[in-house]
Amino acid sequence: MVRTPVLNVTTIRRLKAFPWASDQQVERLLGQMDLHHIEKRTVLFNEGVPSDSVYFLISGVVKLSLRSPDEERVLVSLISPGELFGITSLMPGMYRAFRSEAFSDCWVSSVRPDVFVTTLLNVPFTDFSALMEGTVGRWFALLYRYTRFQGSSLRQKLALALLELAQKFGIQDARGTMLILQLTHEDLADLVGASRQKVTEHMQELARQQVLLRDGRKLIVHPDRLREVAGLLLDEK
Amino acid sequence: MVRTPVLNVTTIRRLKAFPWASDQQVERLLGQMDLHHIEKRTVLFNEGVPSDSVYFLISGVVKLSLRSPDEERVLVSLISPGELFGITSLMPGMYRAFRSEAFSDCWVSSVRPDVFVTTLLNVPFTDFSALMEGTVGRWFALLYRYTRFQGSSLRQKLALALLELAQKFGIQDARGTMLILQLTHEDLADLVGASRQKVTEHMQELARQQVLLRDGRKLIVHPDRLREVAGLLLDEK
DNA sequence: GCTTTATTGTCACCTAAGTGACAATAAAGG
DNA sequence: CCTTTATTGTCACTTAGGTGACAATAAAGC
Repeated sequence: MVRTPVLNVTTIRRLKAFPWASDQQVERLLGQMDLHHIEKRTVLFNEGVPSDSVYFLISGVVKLSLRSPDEERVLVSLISPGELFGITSLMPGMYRAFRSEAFSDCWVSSVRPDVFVTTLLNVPFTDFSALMEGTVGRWFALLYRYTRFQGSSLRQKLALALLELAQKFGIQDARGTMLILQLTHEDLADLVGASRQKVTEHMQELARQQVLLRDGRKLIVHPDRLREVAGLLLDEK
Repeated sequence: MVRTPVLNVTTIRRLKAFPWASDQQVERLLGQMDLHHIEKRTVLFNEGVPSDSVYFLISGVVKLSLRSPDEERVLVSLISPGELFGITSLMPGMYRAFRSEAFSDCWVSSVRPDVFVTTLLNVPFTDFSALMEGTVGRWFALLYRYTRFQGSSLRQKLALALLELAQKFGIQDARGTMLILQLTHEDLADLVGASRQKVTEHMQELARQQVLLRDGRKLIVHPDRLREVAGLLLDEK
């Protein structure tokens, strides 16, 4: 038999969660949170689905993971009691980047992100989430790239890095997306954590396979083909 | 001769920055921002120094980087015009995690984080930054670990991962910090992106060198020695 | 235009880590 | 307590990528 935990201000304080919030705010938040018991190995959400709630872990351990190009699972993080997770829902229109599943039997509570923000910060959710996107959105994009680096070959890492660069520094060109940036192979090597020589070899290979081409020292890339090389699903990102 | 760019609402709109903010808010923010011209290769801030301003890139490219254990530089990200950076300053008491330097000649504007937040969101800075820490703080910790993985050996990655676990799941023990978590070598392998076999070998090696020890299936680690193995400076993290 | 310096290309060789295969333990389930 | 299943330990072999060394270009400075 499982005993339902008590979820009150004292519990929250003991877990050292929301230390800045007043008892009143915590009370109000608790009134809007529901409680679930999740058995070991149960999936809470999968990568790719819309982000519509914030989760709070009361007890147990939750695992965040990701499917790598070669079908392995990358373990991104283990969540401990008192932590919030599933916070992509604080940014507008985001999809879950990781799968979350119970690593052990857990008690989890969830709230709607707008309720969470308005209760704790007293600010319209749309304003808050727009600000989040403009500020920490980049951290998230970086985390996305780095987690996807795990278990990827140099070729795939290069494709991922070039995709990110194309999004930021790309302008449309008759031949593809041109990067308005003078990047040396050394820069690329530093970006993907590889040696300059191997980057040269792979860039040549990618050019031979028409994934990209060079115009002087400017790069023109083919985002679709890069996505393919990177092993991303066509709808991803 | 360098021509000083005009920094007004139109410029901000053209750069697609702060799209949610009203003209009025942007005006007010601009009144509080200063403008600097930064020559290529100039360092704006170094990793480890206190985070006390938010930066906004008007033109040029800024590079975020990091020193890896073997003295190489890891290129974390390239910032494009219209982006904010240096946003660790939005969380309380943070230090800069990356060095930022001008990748090309740049025009950069900076603001105090509290001014930034109160102007755009009309909420007390301490509340906002506490909420940030409690929510996206973990993203940042993950980004920290993953960027440090770059250019690290498996041994170093393991040390970094175990350090993070010790912080989250560690309880003090006469013999060190005990992880209250049943982790298999396979889990660790998934966490650091390595094979199970090599993790077994390295864990044995670390145990032999008294960096950690096993009590049944529980791990007891020595954070100081782990930090040393990971190649972190003693004051880091 | 010519010299200097930075970048790219190419190679042979080395090393860390991946892989498969299996034995030795330890934990879990009945 | 015994059987089954999960985890750890070990090893030989393979492989991706690192490394050093140098030639071939291309860009930058004068």
